[in-house]
Amino acid sequence: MLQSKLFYKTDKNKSSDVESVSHDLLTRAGYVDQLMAGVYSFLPLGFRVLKNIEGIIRKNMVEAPANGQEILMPSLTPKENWVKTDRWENFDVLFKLKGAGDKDVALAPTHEEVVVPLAKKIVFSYKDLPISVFQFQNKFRNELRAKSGILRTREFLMKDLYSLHATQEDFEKYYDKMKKVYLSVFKQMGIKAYVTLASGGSFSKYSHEYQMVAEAGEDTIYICQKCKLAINKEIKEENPTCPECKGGDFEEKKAVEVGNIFSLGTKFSAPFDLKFRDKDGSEKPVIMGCYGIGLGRTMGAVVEANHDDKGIIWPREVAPFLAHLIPVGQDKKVLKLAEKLYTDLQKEDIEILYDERQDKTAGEKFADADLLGIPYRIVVSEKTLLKNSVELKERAKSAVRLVKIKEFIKIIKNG
RNA sequence: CGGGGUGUUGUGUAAUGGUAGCACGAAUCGUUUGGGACGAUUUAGUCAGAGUUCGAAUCUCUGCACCCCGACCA
Repeated sequence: MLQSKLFYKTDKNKSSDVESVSHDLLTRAGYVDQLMAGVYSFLPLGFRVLKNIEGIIRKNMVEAPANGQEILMPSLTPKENWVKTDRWENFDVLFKLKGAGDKDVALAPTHEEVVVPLAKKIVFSYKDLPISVFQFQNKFRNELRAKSGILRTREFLMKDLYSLHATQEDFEKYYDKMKKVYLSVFKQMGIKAYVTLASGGSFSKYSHEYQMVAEAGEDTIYICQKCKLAINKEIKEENPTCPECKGGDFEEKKAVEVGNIFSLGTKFSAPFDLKFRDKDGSEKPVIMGCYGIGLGRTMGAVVEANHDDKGIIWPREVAPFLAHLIPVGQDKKVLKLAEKLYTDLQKEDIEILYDERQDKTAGEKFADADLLGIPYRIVVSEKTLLKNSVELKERAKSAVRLVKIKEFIKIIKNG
């Protein structure tokens, strides 16, 4: 991608309105744009990060043991489904609006009210179970107070997976596997997330949160120093020792909740009368679980945990580009080499942002590069050309090294 | 939803009842080019409405918007 053509704009000035680091950096670096409180556009850079996060999640949801099938459910949902589950009046953040013919509809904040009636048309027999479906879809929650940039918004992209089971035992086996899948998903993104035991709230028996340690987080978690399980505040108040290993030494941390998995039991299958016919001919209710990850929030949390005073430092797994190619100076040979490298890198399937702007000085290009936070910076100049090399710098490190032109592609690829 | 704060060119700010100015950005030209270059010219603004006043960015009221604290949070 040519940087001069990229649909974005960096800004030196910190906005006076902005408090959280991720909001400030993502806005200034041109990843996101705020339309209104709690509502954001994702520009090409931000969209690429979002798509990378989505790709990692999708792969893990499709593969065993999750075995999910991807679907897409609507945002507009009828009132009667929410009345059935008693959530039309009791779900505080539900966006309600009037459809044609004065019909009441809701913008879905979650999709049990859609997926359960859907499953009712497909799942009839024990042979149809277990089954898992998932989607990436915008959720709407009319939060009384949106805050911290993209960490808490009113419209946000979420991956939600719903699993349906014939028995509680089968559900629990699946849930335990998903617990590990989730941990692995965040690891694959280059993120350290803690499994956090949480109470289930009013709609489930129990749940686990995935918390990423960051100062800007809204949550406080307590990490057991012995087994590394974390617990949230409610659990801490009920249990003086770790529920897992009975250890008593906890480290208190601020954290951002990036994912959450729930045991739903028959909370939703019951009101919709979602049943199946078992082997012995008896009718039984379907047992359910649900598993969510907030993509935008994950992106914000990554920035909260990975930045310095100059800008963002993306883990390579989610970075919008792998390398940032920057020619310095006006020398024709340098520019020609940069063009060639740009072509070569693309041939090697390396996602590359090429800062070919000729009206910008080196200092400004470097400052932009630091702000954008692409993992590898490749500088070519008269100086490096003399040595048949390029200058390679990792955003996360301060060291700069000269690498032979023939070799640096290999180095970038292998990390 | 309770409380607090703030609204001035695209962005950041100044003007404390009396000429709306500065910096960045953007545009044109020239000189520059390894850590946010320089000169010249240009561009663009008082959130909306009402009121007080000879005169309002400034004071008052209403509305709207955004931010922060709290409460809430599948």
